Order: sequence, then C-alpha cells, then structure tokens
Amino acid sequence: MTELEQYLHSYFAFEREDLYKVAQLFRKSTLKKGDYYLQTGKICNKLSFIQSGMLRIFVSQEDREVTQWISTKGYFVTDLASLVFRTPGRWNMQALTDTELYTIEKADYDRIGELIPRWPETERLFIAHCFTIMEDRIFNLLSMTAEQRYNFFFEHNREIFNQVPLQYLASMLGMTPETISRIRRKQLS
Amino acid sequence: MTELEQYLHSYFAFEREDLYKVAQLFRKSTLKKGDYYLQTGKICNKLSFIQSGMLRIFVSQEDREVTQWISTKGYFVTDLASLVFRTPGRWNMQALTDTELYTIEKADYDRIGELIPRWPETERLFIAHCFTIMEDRIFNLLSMTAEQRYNFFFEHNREIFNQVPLQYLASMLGMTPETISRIRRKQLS
DNA sequence: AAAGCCACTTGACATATATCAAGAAATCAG
DNA sequence: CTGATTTCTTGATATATGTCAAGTGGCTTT
Repeated sequence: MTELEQYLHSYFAFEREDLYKVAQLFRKSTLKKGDYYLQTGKICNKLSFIQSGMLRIFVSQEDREVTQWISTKGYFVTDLASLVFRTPGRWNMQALTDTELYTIEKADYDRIGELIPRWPETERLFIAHCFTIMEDRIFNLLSMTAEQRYNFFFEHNREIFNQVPLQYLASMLGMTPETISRIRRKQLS
Repeated sequence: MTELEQYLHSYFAFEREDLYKVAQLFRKSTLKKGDYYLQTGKICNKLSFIQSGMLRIFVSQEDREVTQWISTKGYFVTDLASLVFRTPGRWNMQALTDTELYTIEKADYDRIGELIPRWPETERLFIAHCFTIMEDRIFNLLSMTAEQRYNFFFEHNREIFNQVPLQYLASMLGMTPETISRIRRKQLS
C-alpha cells in the first residue's frame, strides 16, 4: 500500500482493490508556507488529504482574523458547503508551513460512487462523524471556561500544540494569546 | 399532500409519489410537556419531525444543565451519532411544551434507499447542510460577544424568542439569564 | 381572592478574560 | 553571525459577564 492508501484505509473500510482505485484519483501537490489552499468567495472544487504540514482555516474581519480550525497531517480539508452546494467559500485556508497534499478534484470525487458501490454509505458515515465532532465542539464552547477548553484541546491534540503560533491557537479556542500564555504559566506551578 | 408530506417536500426535492412512500413510514405521536424524547445513555432508534411544540436538547452536569439547542416546529430531531453509530446517546431531549411529532423508526429509515433511488444523494446533501449550520454556530461562538450572539439568534429565530424560558435560551447562547435580561433592557433605550 | 410557585429583573459585587503597552525571546533574512 | 521582524510573556488596567441575593410580577391552584 502507498502512504495515501494507508491513510484512506484508516478512514474508510475499503477493500485493498478499492483503495487502489480511489487513491488513483488523488494527485500529490505542495503548498509553500503562506500559500492559500482556498480563499473566501471562491468556489471550492477539490478535497485534499494532508500528508504533512498544516493549514489554518480562518475568516478575515475588519479588525481581526478569526481562526476556525487548524488542520494537520492526517486530516482531510475542503470547504464542504462550497464543494457540495457550489456556493462561494466562506473560509480562507492558508498553509502555516510547507505542506504536502493529496488532492482529488470535485469531478473525480463525484465519480467515486461509480467505482465503489458502498461509497454512499461510507461517505454518509464519514460526514455524520464530522457532524458529531462539531456538536462536541459547540458543547465545549458553551460549557467550558477558557482554561478548560485549553486543557481539553491540549489532551486531544498534543502533537500540534507546540507547532502552531499561539495567536492562532488562541483564536480557534475563543480566547486571546495573552490568556493562553497565562494559563500556561499557571500550570507550570 | 398531507401536512407531513408538505414538510418533507420543503426539505427534500422528492417526486410526489416518493413523498407519499416516505411519509407512510412516519407515525404520528405526542409528548406531554416534560416528557423525554430521549435520555443520555440510551441508544436512539428513531428520527422525528416536529409538527408542533418544542424540544430542548441538553446535558446534565453535576452542578448545572447545558442546553445545546432548542428544536421547534419544522425541525427534525434525533441523536445523529447514536442513530448512525449505535452509540449511547449523549443528549437529553425533553418536551418544553406539549409536542406533536412524526416519527420514523431506524429500521424503516434505513430502508428509504430501497424506496427512493436518489435517497443517498439527498441524505448526503441534508447532512452536509446540517454540518455547515454547525460550522456557522462555532464561528459565532468564537467571534461574537454575548450581545452579538443574542442579536444574531434573535434575527434568525424570532418566532421562538418569547416562548422559550430565558434560562434555556441563555444556556444555548453560552451566557446567563441575567446577561440576557440586561441586554434586553439596554436595547429598550 | 389568597397563597404559592415560577420566571424574570435588578442591583451590588466578584471574577474571568480582554486590552494595551512594554520588554524578552525566538525566528528569519541577508 | 547580526540586525530586523515576529511572536511570546508579563504587568497594569479595563470591561464583559458571572454570581448572589432580593424584589417584582404573572400564572396556577385551591
């Protein structure tokens, strides 16, 4: 199995043969640090798997940027609403570091069902899983203090914690960089 | 068309004949104020459409309850993660008022695809739509003040605003009832 | 009509977190 | 390696929001 096939395998319970067929539809590409994968207002025609590196998903407001999420090695990235409904993308997605991607174009993505009969069910499970992750995130934002959100995220995303600029981490957790800095100091003692 | 068919029609672009077939799978039922539709820890085997009334979706913590959402007339309700993955439900769902539902059992739900060839695609669009609503909600929680969240929700859900106990509204917006009360007073002047 | 129960409002005060500004540390470019 | 940016930390202070407690008013029950 190639590396991409292994990753696909970790998400989808495909037969080896199916894995190969789907993997064939992806093309490897790279982004330099600072390059945009997508920009607000453009329609998203692709879905990618992050092989290495990090992408920051954010919105630019008049006075500041709001980071929605940071995707790292092993995540899929796309603007789902734009990909599915052909609406203008709502997010900017920018490489925080040099990033290697495997990318499938929408036209090919839409044909996976022809290659793999079980695809609709597989995709359904995948999107439903993403949905429940969002539910949990909302619950955390509603019910936790800044420090609790920090700790929770730290527990669940140790690996990226010291690789992401603090200001972006802070924004995606709904707090300021100063607050994170103080939480860290407090937890040293 | 029956009322249920009209509602289904507003969500799904079905043929009239298909509407009828699907609508046949739903059974009308009612909940009295205070009755539970689901409870934390139980597996959810059904999906319902709210014909009238309101359900509150919440989690009980040691010291307080956190209201995740309030579903009203015209919403579908279920615990998606539990329905799809057969995991214990994470939410309580309780009727805030007497409530009329149209309910489909999981076994029937899973057979919709046999009745309607286009169902997988339709369901995919529906779940994707739900996903983007969650994305927006997270963005609002990350980027807005309490007052902005209140105003935003008010704009988008005028009809239920004066029917829901303040404490539940407050919780689902991530603030206290006192804060809502003060926002309201401020906005009178 | 009285009593009791809620839900809501209001005020006083507490606290978490934000803001602003300065300095320290890390990273980057030449 | 060195200076220039950028990012992080820290302190002082401000502000939004939470907490607690009391009071008001509206419903419901009898």
